[in-house]
Amino acid sequence: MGRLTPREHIINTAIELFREYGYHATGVDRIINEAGVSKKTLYTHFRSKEELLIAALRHYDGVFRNNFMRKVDQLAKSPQKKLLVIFDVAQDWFSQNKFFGCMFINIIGEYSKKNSPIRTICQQFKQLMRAYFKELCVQAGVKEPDALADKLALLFEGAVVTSQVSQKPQAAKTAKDIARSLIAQMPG
Amino acid sequence: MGRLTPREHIINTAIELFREYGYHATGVDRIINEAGVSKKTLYTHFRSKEELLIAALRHYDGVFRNNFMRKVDQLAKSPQKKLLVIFDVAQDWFSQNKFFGCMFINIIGEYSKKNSPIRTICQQFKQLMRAYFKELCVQAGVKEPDALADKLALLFEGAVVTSQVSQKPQAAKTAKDIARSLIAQMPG
DNA sequence: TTCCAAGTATACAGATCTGTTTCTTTAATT
DNA sequence: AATTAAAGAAACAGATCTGTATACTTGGAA
Repeated sequence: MGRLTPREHIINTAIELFREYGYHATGVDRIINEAGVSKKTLYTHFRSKEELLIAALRHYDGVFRNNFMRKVDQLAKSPQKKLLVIFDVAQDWFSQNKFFGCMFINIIGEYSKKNSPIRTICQQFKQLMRAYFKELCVQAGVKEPDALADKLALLFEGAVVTSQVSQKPQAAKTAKDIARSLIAQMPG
Repeated sequence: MGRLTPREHIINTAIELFREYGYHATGVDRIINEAGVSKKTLYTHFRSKEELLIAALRHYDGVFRNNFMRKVDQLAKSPQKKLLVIFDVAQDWFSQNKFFGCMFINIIGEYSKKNSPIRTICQQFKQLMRAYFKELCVQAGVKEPDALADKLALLFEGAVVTSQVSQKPQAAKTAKDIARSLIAQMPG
């Protein structure tokens, strides 16, 4: 793979800033300064700041989930173990010095408007994470994969937010303990 | 109780707007228009917009927790039942037409700076909710109240965020199911 | 070498933001 | 009724925001 295109470079910088400071508090001037790019370049690649946000969210959606699934695969081989390992991967994430919670949750907190494309992207991200959890459930032979996927997704959200607010990555462990209880208690 | 003081009135308006649109997207002009108050009045009662946010967070903290605890008391008499009823109260909250998630979570998403007073207030709110859950655990005679309080608090966060993003209040029911499992599985 | 596309640098427009100031009006108290 | 504290109205200052326009530079391909 060669160098990043200007478009990708701007998107990466925007992701970094939006994650740390949010959307409204991050000015276009700061993005172009941090990216080392002229304002004209930004506006030839993106019609507006909001479209840059949309592109950033879409890109981050793919990057995050790919990374996440890859790490899960590295840490666990059997589907059964993967169901719990997702919380170990989460804990690694929470432990990064630049952890600011889930970008999609933070952005949706700034965009309450019901039918905005931004909301939709954030919702889709969560749906795709849940779909991934369900797939793991199916592969693990869980009787009611939808029910467990809902619970795992909720535990995951709870761990993210708890860790973000309390600044304690071990919230992931709490979620993992709960998940273990649920799985142990399952019929079959 | 008489009329609201201007200060209280401004705070209430600010809470309403900050909850729906967040902090940075809400201008001072909008706050004074919505409150029907002059700009001078706002700035005689609050040194800055940020200090208004702090006052709003502090006020909402008390109002929210009082309301929450009162509703729990209304819906359940025994401490054991209260441990599950918290999720029924949560579901009522999620079902309001003007539900925009937890204000403290949303605001913290806009204020990543580690030692800001705003972060502290949001953290304290979460700590106080957890302390309330622990108190319920103690009253219910739970063996390890701290452990269960951590789990209930995490489930609560997960329900809030899941409901906010998916727009489905029934996330509260998912959290309640998990809590029921945990309690049923407890020793003693 | 010439040409052209793409980027940089920078100034600018117009809107909006926070916060101040001035002047007027209202309402309660003495 | 006279006084005074507080609020309203509105202009203003200065900064910052998004987005555009202009002029200059550079690097690669014909």
